[in-house]
Amino acid sequence: MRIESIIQEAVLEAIKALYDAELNPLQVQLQNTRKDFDGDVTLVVFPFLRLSRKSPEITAEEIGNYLQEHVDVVEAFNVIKGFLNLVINKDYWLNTLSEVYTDGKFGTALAEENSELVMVEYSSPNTNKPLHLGHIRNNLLGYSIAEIAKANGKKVVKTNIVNDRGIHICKSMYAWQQWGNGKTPESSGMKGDHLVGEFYVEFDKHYKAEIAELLEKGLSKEEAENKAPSIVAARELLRKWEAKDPETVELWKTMNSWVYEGFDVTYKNLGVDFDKIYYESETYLVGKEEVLRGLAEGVFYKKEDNSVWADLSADGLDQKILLRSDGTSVYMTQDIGTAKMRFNDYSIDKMVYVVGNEQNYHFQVLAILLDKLGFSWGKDLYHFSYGMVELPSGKMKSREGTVVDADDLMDQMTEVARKMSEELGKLESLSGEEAEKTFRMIALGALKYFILKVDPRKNMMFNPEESIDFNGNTGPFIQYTYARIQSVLRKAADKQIAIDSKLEIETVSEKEKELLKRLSLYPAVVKEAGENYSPAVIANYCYELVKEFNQFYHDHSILGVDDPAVMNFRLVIASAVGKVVKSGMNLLGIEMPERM
RNA sequence: GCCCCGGUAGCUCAGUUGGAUAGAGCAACUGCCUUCUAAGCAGUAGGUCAUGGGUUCGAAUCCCGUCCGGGGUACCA
Repeated sequence: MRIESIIQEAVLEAIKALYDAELNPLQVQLQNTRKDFDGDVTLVVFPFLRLSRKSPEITAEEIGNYLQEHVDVVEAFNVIKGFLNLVINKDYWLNTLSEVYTDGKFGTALAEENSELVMVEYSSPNTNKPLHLGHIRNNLLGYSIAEIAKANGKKVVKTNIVNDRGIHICKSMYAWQQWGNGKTPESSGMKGDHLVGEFYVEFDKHYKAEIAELLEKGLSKEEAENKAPSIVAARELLRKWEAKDPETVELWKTMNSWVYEGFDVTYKNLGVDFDKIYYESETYLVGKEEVLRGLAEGVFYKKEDNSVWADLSADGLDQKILLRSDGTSVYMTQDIGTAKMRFNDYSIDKMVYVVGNEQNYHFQVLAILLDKLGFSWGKDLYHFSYGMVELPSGKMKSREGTVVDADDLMDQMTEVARKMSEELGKLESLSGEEAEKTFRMIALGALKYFILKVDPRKNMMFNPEESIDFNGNTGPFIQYTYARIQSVLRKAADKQIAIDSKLEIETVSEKEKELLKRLSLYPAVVKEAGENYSPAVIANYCYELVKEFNQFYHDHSILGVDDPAVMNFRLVIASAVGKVVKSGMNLLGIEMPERM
């Protein structure tokens, strides 16, 4: 049982016994005792003054006496102003450590038959260009919150909605037809998604030139944008596609297949995966049907130009378009269709959409629309809204090529990891293949940790130069400490030193107790991360834990201790720290190397 | 205009349901490799928590105003 729960219960008892009052458990405010005071857990007594009608000091004294007398684990206490510092006895901390060491799944739960089913949608790429840094944040967050949900005992389905149709892909198709000369991934040696992305940029270049030309001829900006030959041709392709023109559909299939091959490589390198993939080309018609049903049922209305709308003014929002005047579907239409298909396929209890915060309004509307269409789960959808990734040079614009490409970034970071390792003379004992794997692990650890350690809701700054940092509060620092722990454990095994979970030790130093306290916090951290959908909570916890261990590690020798009980105790700490950190980093999708 | 989010050290970020003297890392400066991995450790310096008010025993945290930044805002996704 966690110390907070024990004390909380006891305080409720104490208040009843001393002041004959019933208390809401939430009024019991406990916190870690500050390092400069004696004690482990601190109770704030200010809220009780009304009940005791005594000074803070006397109230704290009375409660302290009661707790010391009635609670086994409370060994002593002291009072400073309105703060009651409780000293918890050694046995409690040793028992906790044993538990961490023995319990292979400490802090994480397994899904059971009746567990809640959570579906997490993330990634959701367009098929006209490769993945970039913004997608990386999305993918890492999506993967991580899915893993965290699992660790909290939820059943999880990871899903991806691929936006495989629409004007954007037609632009790439048109450019390929015009200027591609039959180029393929095989003939060019390019990754499929990069090749298609190149044509998307190519399209935009021509399109812009055409607009400029038309503007010179005296057309208005709007006219020019609508009458440029390229865009007209792309629209024609979209029309043909919707009319199922065989040649167009064939080209669409071919180019999309190139992109998927490329995406598969990127996903694999990034270490993310999906249980079920939906394609917009298969869901948008379902969405259209639903909108028409809503129209027939009078939930939506039609304007004179035949466009279909929802009136959300009763919900404090505006009018929202659902079908264009030409009958084609918009973004919202397909999301309605996808949602319907998903809830038909799975018995979903909670739907989580990992999508950037520029779409907050979209998901607010989607929830209301689904509700209006009679889907009971509509109101409960959760939009996991994360902030944008900014660069020192400003914003990323895919059309202008000012993006940080996902594949390039991973490769570059691997290069830096390799160079750094060589300079430091690390990993020389490993084979080329093993070393290569480790470089990749370190590079991705750095990238993932850098992105996941910040609060997902906030915009974050990504400086490519500074982010490739392997010192300080970084993934590699945590991996490094882990590798050293494994090294110590290997050496212990070599020396035939057995590790015993039974701890018989006279005294526990302050530093060691700090570590034990922090270890015992892990289950609460996993829970908090799950409730707040925040991988950052786990990242920062792991850093603190590892940092504290490092300090301990420098001040104390583990293997060079004469007293076997002390050596065993330290080995158990090292092993427990290793386990917890590995578990935590796993929830972030970060692998831990055995040596580095 | 209206709506949403943010502002903490030079930079990047933490900061527990309001609690004691606001914390890390980077960058700068100083020490420490005959001792389990120096991708490390110890130390110095760096703050009007954007700003003005309010709530109370107590505010970076809650409420209101102002300034600055980002996003959204009816036929892009």
